[in-house]
Amino acid sequence: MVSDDSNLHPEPSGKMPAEINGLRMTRQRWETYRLLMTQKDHPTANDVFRRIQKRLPNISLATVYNCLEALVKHGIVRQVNFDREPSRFCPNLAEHGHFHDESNGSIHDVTFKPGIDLSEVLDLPEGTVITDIELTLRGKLPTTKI
Amino acid sequence: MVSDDSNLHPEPSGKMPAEINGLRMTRQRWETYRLLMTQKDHPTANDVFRRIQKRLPNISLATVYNCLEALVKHGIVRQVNFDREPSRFCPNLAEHGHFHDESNGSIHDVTFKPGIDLSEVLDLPEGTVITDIELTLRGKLPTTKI
DNA sequence: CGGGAACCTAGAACGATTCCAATTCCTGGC
DNA sequence: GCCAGGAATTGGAATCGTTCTAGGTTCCCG
Repeated sequence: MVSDDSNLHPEPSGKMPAEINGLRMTRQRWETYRLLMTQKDHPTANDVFRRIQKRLPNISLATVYNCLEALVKHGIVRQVNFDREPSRFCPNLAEHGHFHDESNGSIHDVTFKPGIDLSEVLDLPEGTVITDIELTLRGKLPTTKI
Repeated sequence: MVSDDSNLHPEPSGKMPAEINGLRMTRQRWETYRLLMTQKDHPTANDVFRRIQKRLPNISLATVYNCLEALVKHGIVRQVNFDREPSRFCPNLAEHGHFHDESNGSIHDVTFKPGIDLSEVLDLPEGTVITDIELTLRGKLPTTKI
């Protein structure tokens, strides 16, 4: 039996599934998804647009925005914002933050130490419902990985 | 002797100081600062612009942006971004996050429980330098405070 | 196979922010 | 106090990521 997880993250090199997570797949959505799964460097919509043209020369920027929005809305990818910079997109759905290395502009996922529940270290009134957490760090990694 | 703190946060109802935190005060900067200190509801640049016109009818939006940028650059106020919404400004310099109440659009400061150091719960390589942390929550507060 | 809905596309529109050139304001030295 | 030079302010134009719109295409289901 196919697990929910394999439904959510089908092999991006395989055949296009009829849908992912309730979102009907189209050629454009599938290529957008594939690209994000393959190139996890947090590309912007424009990055996606430029890169995807190798496979879909006629795709429009508006479609890339539409596809990204659809994928985000269905919880297939995440949209990440740094200040007022262009939004970036990330296929890592696990709870994590983002570290912006100022020495080279690269972005890295940051996870919490095991056993840490972020909502437990915050001073919030009892009964608060958290639907989304966004954590952004800025600084320098020790020796910039090559 | 005047402490650094009183220099950093002069009484917004008092006389305009020559400078704050190394930033030379001007009428426009002072009124911008006063407004943020008085109305801590995280206004946008446009909010500041509209509200400040009661005191400075001839101020321009560009000046508001300039003043806010100067105040931010000198560490006098903080700039806070939610997704791609207009930037908001906040005079609370203590380490804190922001909770965006989706039921009414209001924004509340969120502090960490005492003794918690956020950088200690994160899984970062040894030697990482963190220059800035931004934490944004979204959800609903239990009973919306009146 | 036909009709309606969902999608895609290109280009116009939008909105927050920044840039620009011209004017005004300060400040320090006389 | 007065003047020159630099800093700030101003209004409007420009920028740029994103969204909207209108028309054409594709897909699905009967």
